[in-house]
Amino acid sequence: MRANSSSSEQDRSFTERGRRAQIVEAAIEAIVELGYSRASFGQIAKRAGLSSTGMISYHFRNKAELMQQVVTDVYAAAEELVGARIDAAGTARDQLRAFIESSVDFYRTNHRQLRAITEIFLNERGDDAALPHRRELEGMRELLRAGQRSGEFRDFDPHVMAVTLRHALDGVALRLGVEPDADADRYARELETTFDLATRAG
Amino acid sequence: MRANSSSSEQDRSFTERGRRAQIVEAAIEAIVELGYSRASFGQIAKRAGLSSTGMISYHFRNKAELMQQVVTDVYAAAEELVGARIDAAGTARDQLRAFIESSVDFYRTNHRQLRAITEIFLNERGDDAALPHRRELEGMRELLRAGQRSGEFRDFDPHVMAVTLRHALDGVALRLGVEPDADADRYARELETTFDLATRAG
Amino acid sequence: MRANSSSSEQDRSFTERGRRAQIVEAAIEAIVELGYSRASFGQIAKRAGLSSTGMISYHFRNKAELMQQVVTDVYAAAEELVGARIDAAGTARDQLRAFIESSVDFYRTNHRQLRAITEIFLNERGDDAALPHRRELEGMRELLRAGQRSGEFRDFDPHVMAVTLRHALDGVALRLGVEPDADADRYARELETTFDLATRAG
Amino acid sequence: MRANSSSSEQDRSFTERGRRAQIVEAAIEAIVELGYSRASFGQIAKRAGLSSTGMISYHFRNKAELMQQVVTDVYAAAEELVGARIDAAGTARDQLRAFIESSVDFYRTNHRQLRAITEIFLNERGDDAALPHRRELEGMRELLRAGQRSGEFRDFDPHVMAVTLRHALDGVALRLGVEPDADADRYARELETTFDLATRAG
DNA sequence: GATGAATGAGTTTTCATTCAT
DNA sequence: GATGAATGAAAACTCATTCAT
Repeated sequence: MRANSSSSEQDRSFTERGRRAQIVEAAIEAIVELGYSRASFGQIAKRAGLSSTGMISYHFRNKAELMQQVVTDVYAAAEELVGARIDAAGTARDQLRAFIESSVDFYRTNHRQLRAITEIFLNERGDDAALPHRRELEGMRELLRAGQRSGEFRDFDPHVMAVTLRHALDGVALRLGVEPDADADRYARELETTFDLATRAG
Repeated sequence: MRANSSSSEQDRSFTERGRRAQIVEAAIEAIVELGYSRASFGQIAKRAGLSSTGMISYHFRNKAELMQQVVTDVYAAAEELVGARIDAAGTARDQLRAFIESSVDFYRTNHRQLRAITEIFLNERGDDAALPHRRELEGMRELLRAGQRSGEFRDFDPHVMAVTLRHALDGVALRLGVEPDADADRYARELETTFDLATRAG
Repeated sequence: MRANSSSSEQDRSFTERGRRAQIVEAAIEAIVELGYSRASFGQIAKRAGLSSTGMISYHFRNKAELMQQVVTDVYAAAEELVGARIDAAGTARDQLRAFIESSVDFYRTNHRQLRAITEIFLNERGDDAALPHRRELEGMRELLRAGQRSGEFRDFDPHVMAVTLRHALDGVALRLGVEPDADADRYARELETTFDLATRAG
Repeated sequence: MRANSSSSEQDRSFTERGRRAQIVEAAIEAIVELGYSRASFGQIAKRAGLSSTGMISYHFRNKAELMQQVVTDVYAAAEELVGARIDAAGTARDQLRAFIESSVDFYRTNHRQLRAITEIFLNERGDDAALPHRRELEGMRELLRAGQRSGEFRDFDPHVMAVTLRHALDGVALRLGVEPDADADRYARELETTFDLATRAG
């Protein structure tokens, strides 16, 4: 019998959720240290302090479900922080600034998580994995279009700008992992200025 | 004796280089279609029209060397095109524009190659793989600094801007693979405007 | 202390026997639906409405003991029905007819049970599992020999005839599982005629 | 790269066919000695003198294909012998006799093979595995119907008789495996008499 | 009695690499 | 140069069994 037979998050017990979270964290560690293709159940189990890979299969139906959970968890944490900051901002220009600033804030302590889901996106080809990513791009396009309608932003292509911003931010997260002494604030400030100049009207 | 024992490119015969190029092309196909973690020698051999994986081991010391060759080949082709266009440009501002334009030109027909080396960079952790990437960033920083010294560019952080541009361009390449009808020119134009606005002096 | 430590059937409590019967029934279901090799404790527990395979281990020393119990239970039920019908018959010829008829009667509602023990016999190689099977063959030989002594049956080899009848009946049970609309009476009538013709004296 | 990528039997090289036959033989050994559920690739490799289970996967796409090959090989050998003997017989009665006699002849040296495919039939639930079995039953029904049309056989149900004969013969094969000193001729003679008496017209 | 978590051995399968021909 | 066969390690996943609660 396995614990992963229940499908909904609420159905899971306290300890069960704890174990899953612990395994998700270990998966992130393994991906960041070794790369997706070498992040085997064996490596993940070792980092989770589990004595056998069977324990991972006990908590997750298969490897795809574990990877999906990594993506879900990281997105949930990011949206909680970033969403609140955007909602607190007034104009579209301030919202864009808040989005960049809070994203970099998130990466400051979570660049490993970002690195992990970047690798998962590239390797897990199913549409399920890419869904939150597409939803996020959609949200960014909407924010940019709203600013264009209100006259705050110039007449750029919202899709191209959203893609550009998304990947620029990914780049920051990647850099924060590679450069140990990187100053996150510096990245935030520069990106805010850059995209403010690139988007603002006349 | 095996073909991969010679270390330098010049030492290789014409047919030897042809075979290696053919395998490199097949490796790119496999990575793009299946993802790095599923791009096995078997899949690569199939795409190269070889009936045995032994042939790959004959031409490359090991899998890492093959992946290294993919990176080297793609960078060489890109630099040939992009370098010439930059050299032909006059001011730093024109050089930046030429860099973006020629990069997107390259991606138009080579986004699969870009996708492949992106996946390789993330998975091959050795410093060797990242070397050309670091060299390219260095070149971009230099171009930006030159524009600041000449007064064409405002006083941004060259490193952050280089990283931002690099990943924005990666995003374009990725998008050209994902969106079948994507208009490369549109991406090029928008990016040129965006980074022109973001970098130019007062 | 665990329930399976007591060796004799009498020692077990009422509820204990109920639980064991419930698990035995679930094991039969699992074997019939999935085949012996895929009838895991997990599948059996699911069909028994248990949320943990531990419960099965609690009631049975090991998997072999559970399978043994399946065989024992099915044989006990079959012998109860078939034995009574044979005892009620007079001549050897009538006994043979009664044996076939009551066997098919049993299969009509219990072909799943028969299918299960057929698979268990083939997979559990220990002598214990085959014991009731050997005892039954012995009984059939005795019935046939008695008919030969009384002059009702011709001079065939009782062992071969018993084996033939036994497997012919197994075939009927298997067919009743495979053919949804099979007519058990038809099988019974044909087999009675067939073995009557095959055994009767001149 | 794997040898099993070619689908047709003719495409395979001489040595490839030899290896496959050797593995099929080892699979039969393993199933007969251990039972289907314990006949793992490890056990089969050991009996085939292979140093790793990878070799089996190299020659067969998966376990199901190996088991299918066992069934195919055994049926092909049996049909070659039995088919020739039936064709050589004249009347339906002689054909039935020839069928039984040649089947037992085949079991004399091949009861292990029969035992193996019996277990495979019970465990591999896919229709593919059962196909040759259904084809054989169909042939037997046709033989019996022809005898009824010609007036040689009485008016029994051909389907029930075919099933009975098929399982009676399976029983012989099983017995020849269990009883080391069993006399195959005795089984053949008794079965011929039994089914002759059971089928012949008034 | 019952549950869920844990364990460790065992399963099939994939893979890079080597080597004889 | 090229092929196919072989090897052995490692992969994901399953399972019977044990045990604390």
